[in-house]
Amino acid sequence: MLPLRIDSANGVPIYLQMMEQIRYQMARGVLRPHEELPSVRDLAAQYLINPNTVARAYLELEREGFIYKKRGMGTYVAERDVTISREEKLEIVRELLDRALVQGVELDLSPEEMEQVIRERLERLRKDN
Amino acid sequence: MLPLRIDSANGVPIYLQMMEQIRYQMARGVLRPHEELPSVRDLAAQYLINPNTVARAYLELEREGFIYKKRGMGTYVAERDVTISREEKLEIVRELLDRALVQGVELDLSPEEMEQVIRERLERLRKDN
DNA sequence: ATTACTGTATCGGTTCACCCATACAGTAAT
DNA sequence: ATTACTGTATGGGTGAACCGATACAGTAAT
Repeated sequence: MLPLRIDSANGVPIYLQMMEQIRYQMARGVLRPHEELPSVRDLAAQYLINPNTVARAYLELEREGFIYKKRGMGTYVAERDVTISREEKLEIVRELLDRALVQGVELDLSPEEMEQVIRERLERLRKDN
Repeated sequence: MLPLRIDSANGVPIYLQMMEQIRYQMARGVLRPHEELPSVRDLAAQYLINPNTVARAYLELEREGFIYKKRGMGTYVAERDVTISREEKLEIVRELLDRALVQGVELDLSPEEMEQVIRERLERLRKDN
């Protein structure tokens, strides 16, 4: 039944909301490899949106390697991230991390403050798991 | 003479390019508090863009508290960031930081790897200063 | 008041993102 | 072949971001 929270009046594009939540479900193991996803029409009808919008979410997810499609058959969850190498993952995180750190420097925060904030957030992250 | 590198065919909005570089000059102390900035027309003529585009950059910078304007007189560099409180700064960094950390979790990186990457980037940051 | 400089307001054009309605095309069971 | 489901392609509408041409408005020296 794939539960999604779609808010059309949110400013955040619908297809991005779908992508994020589907990726999340996959990360949590709710969606498992080779499992079939709802058809574009089913999802569209369920959430009162256009089939093309669902198709777009699926298209992007396919490009990112998260799902694969069989034309005329359906859409399926891909194997776990085989497409993204460890180094690529690290690169993604590095980039986001640098943005935060550079921002901190530009805001004139001291290295000690930065480190404290980092610890604080890491701690919070551990508690969530 | 305020040297800027403006690339109109860059995809990045001109006014954002200007804002970023002006903020940078201020952070580096090249532009000092209460110093007068070039008029919107001067900058526009110099970089072959529309005065309104410069005005927009100035407007946004004013809203952010980086500069102030005297109508009919000119535009000036504001005092250093008195408008942004320490807590607000921390909040900005926290948000960016969380984005990086959450991304790391979704990419299935272990806490140890995350911490290692963080140390690596912090180290690199120190060397730059 | 005039002049010559400031920033500002208004309107229009272009481009793009997002979304939809609708029609096209592939697959498989009947 | 028909039916009933898949995903896909095409064209259009809406709104927003961006930028420019042009005219308006404030300031200060002449």
